[in-house]
Amino acid sequence: MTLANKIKDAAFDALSNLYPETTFDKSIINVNETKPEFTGNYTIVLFPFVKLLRQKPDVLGNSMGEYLLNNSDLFSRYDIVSGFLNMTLKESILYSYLLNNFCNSDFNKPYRADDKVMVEYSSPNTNKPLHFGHLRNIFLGAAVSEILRADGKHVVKANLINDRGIHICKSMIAWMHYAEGATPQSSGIKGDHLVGDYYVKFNDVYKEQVAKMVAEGIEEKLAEKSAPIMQDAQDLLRKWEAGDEEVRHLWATMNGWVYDGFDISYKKLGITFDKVYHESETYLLGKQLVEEGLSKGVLFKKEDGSVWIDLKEDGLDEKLLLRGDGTSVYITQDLGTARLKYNDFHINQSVYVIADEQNYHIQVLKLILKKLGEPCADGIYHLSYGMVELPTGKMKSREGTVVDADDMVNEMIALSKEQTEQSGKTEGFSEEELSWLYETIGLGALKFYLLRVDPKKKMIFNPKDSIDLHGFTATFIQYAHARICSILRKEGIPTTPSSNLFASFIPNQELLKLEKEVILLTEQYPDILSAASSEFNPSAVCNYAFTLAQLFNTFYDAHSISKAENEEKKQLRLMIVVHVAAILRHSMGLLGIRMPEKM
RNA sequence: GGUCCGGUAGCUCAGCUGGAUAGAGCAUCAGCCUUCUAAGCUGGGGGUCAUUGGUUCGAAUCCAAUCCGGAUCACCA
Repeated sequence: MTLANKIKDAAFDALSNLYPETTFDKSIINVNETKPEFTGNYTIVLFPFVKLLRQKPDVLGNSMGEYLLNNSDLFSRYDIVSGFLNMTLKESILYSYLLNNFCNSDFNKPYRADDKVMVEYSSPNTNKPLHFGHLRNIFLGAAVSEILRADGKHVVKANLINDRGIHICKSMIAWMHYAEGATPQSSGIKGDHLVGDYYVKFNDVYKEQVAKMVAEGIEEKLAEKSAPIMQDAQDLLRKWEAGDEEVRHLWATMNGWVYDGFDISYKKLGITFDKVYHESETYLLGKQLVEEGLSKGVLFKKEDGSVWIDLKEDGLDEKLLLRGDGTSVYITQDLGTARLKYNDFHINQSVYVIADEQNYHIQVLKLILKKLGEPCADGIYHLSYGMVELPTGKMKSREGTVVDADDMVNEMIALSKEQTEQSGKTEGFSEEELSWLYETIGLGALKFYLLRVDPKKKMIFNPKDSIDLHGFTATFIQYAHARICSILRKEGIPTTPSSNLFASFIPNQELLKLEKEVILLTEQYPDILSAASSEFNPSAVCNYAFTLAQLFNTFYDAHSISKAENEEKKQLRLMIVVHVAAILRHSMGLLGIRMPEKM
C-alpha cells in the first residue's frame, strides 16, 4: 500500500478513536501532497470534519496530529495551517521504502486468472492502408491492454478485421478494371497501399461517372445509385455473398496482400494480438440472436419482414436489426460477435477501442444485448477516443486526405536520426545499434505524442509541424533513463547494504529535499497504475513518467552522484536513480516505448 | 431539434471524487557545459479557467442556463 493510502487509513483510525460516537465515511478524508511552501509531505484537509464534529479546525487538527504522532509510526511532526493538517513523514519511513524497493523492477499486481478482459483494437478495413487515426487507436488499445495486464488482469488482445462488404468490393472492382494484373510483387508497392490506391481509384471514377450522368440531365441521387462502377461493385458483393468461386479467390488474394502489408506495419510498430477475428466469419452470427429475441418477444417483425427493437423507453428510437430480405445490418454482426467473444474466452469485461463517432452505436449495442439477456452485456466498455483530424478537417482515405501511418513512422525515424546525428553522440555505436536507436526514439516520440493526451479529446495534427523531441516527449524520458544508465555503467549497480552499515548511517544522515521528493514520487507509482487501469487512461502514465523524469533531471543537476559527499550518500543516490530508471522502463514499457541505455 | 463530448497562457495540453498563491511543454527573453550525457538545468514575462447565476467556510472542479466548436440520431460499415 502506498503512503498516501496508509495516511488515509491512519487518519480514519484517528478520527474513529478520537470521536467514537460519530461514524465516518472514509471518502471524506482528503489526503494531498503538501504544497512546497509549507512544512510537511502530506496534508489532511480538516474542513470536512469541522462541520461534522462542530469543532474548531485548530482544536481538531491538534488532537488528530497528537494522536497520529503517538499511534502511528509514520510521522515525525505535524503543523496546522488554516484548516490543513500537514504531516511530516519520518526519515526512516523513506529510507526503509527505498532500501526495500530500489532493486525491485516488477511493478505488476499479482495475476488474477479469473479477471478476464478482452481489448479489441485496430480493427482495420482491408481496403486501405493504416493512417494516423488508426495509430491512435492501435497505440491506445495496446497501451490499455498492457496497463490492465500490469493491474493483474488476464488480457486478451483482439483484432476484428473488417474484411468484407461493399467497400472491399470497391477496391476489387477498380483493380479488375484498371490494374492490368498488378500485384505487390510486380509493382513493388506494399500490398495494403496497392489495394488502397484502387480504393481511391474507384472513388475517382465513380465521381466522374456521376458528374457525367448529372450533366446529361439525370437526377443526382439516381446517378449515384446507378453509376456503372457502383453497379459493378454491388454485383460483385452479391457474387461474393453467393460464394462465387472466382470472386472469392480474388477477394482472398487481395486481402492477402493487405494482410502482408499490415503485418509489416504491425511488426514495425511492435503491435501483436492474441486473437484475430474476421468479419467474413462472424457477420452471420447475429441472426441467431435475432431469432431468439423474436421468440422471447423482445424484438418484433414489421409487415415487410424486417426485424426491429423498440428502444423508446430508453429515450432512443426504433432500431432495425434485420432487413426485410433477411440480411444483417452492422449492429446485427456486432451482437453476434459480442456473444462469440464471450463464449470463446469467458471474459467478464470487453473493451472496445473505437472512435467517439460510434458512441451511439455502442450504447445501442449494449442496450440491445441487455434486453436480450446476454451475459456479455454488462461487461461492455466503450473506450471512446477523439478522432485525429487535419487542420482541413477529417481524414478521408477515399479522398486521399490522410496522413499515412507508414509514412509517418518513417518520417519520425528520419527525424530522430537527424537529431541524434546533430547531437554528435553516435560514437561507438554499430550500424545495427544506430538503426535500433533511431527507431526507438522515433517510434517512442510518435507513440507518446498520441498517448499523452486524454483519449476522449479530439486531436488536430498539422503535417507541416513535426513532432517534437524536446519537452513533454518520450525522448525526454528516454534521455533521463540513458543518463541514469550512464551513471550506473561508471559506478556499478547498487547492492543491498548490510544492515549494520545503515543502522549507523540512517539516523545521522538527513535526506536532502530533492532526495525526499524523488523517493516520494517513486513511491506513488502503484497508485498511478491503478488509476490508469480503472480509467483506461494511458495519458496518466505519460504524465507521471514525464514528471518523474523531470524531477530526476533537476536532482541530477543539483546533486552529483559519483561525487557525493560520502560513500553512503553515493550508494543512497545510486539506489534512488536505479529505482527511478526501473519505474521509467516499466511505465514506458506499458506504452510500448523502448528505453535506450545510451543515446 | 434530442443525446453525448470538448472550451484553462500566443500554441499543445495537465489539473475536474470541491481545498492553500491554477501547473507543464512549445514559443519568447536572460543565464548555466575544464565537473556523472546541455535531447538537459535555473530564472523572467505571459491567465476574465467561454459567459452568467447558484450551492459551499472554500468552485477551474458540483448544479442550472446561455454562447462557441465537434460527434451522432441510416434498411452505410
